[in-house]
Amino acid sequence: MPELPEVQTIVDDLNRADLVGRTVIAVKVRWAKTIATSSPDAFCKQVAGRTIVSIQRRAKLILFELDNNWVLAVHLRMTGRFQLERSNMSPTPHQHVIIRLDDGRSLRYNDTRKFGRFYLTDDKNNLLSNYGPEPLEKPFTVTVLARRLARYHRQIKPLLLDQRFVAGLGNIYADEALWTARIHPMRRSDSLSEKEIKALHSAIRKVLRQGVQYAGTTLGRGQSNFYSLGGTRGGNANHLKVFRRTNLPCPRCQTSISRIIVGQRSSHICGNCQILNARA
DNA sequence: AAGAATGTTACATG
DNA sequence: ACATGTAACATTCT
Repeated sequence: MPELPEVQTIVDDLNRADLVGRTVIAVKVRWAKTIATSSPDAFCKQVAGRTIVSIQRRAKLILFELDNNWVLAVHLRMTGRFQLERSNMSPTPHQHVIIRLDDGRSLRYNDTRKFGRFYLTDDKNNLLSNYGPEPLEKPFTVTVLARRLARYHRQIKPLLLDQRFVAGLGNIYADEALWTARIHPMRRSDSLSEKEIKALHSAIRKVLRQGVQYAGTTLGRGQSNFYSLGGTRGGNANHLKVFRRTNLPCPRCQTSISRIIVGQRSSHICGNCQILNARA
């Protein structure tokens, strides 16, 4: 659920909440598997006493830089959320990690499905080495995208979801980008024309920027939806063109949007705008 | 009301 | 190299 725009929204909210400069008083881990890099005990001891120096995003990771040059990286996977509450509040059932701060507040990690992971490392480069380019940053040019696409003979949608290829896209924004660029999700990456590559490059950036602009996509009312710090909902759902809009009209040509499976994942397409030609 | 589906990713298997 | 299957888990949808 949280893709680049959602993670960016959370990072922005964490920064607005004045967390940089706070010192950690104590840490409590209530679901051991959340801590991927060590035992919960070791993790708590290593983080206690540290001050947060910066909070940034890379790919779908939230990076808390600590004052000893270690980094706490958090991947929210499907249902991870951060909450900020007064330290005297008792933990709610899905709060798996509680980070008590020096100002009476606690940063709490909430994750109903428990897929999210914390990575504590002093080797940031190694942690990030397998991620592809940041799609909203300068080095991600049309040429770079074209070169990378030509390296593979894979279906374009699973490739876009592969974080080694490009960082930050998930199912929502991949579907939106492919619709915007009028490319069928099963097209082979090395079959795209120059024109299609340009369209895809611009579409990826457009849908992600729009996602950030509207503070992420929140689709329903349920627990397992995207909420930023403080339970804020994202406003991008109203601006989606195809995702979860099966049987509704394509905003471009009014054809009914269909849902197909590509690489085991649901894909939403306009069968008129996104054609799979014989050469693909 | 049981069974299927769910926005992510790592790993295992052809 | 690539596609496919499975598992991690809880909630929501059908």
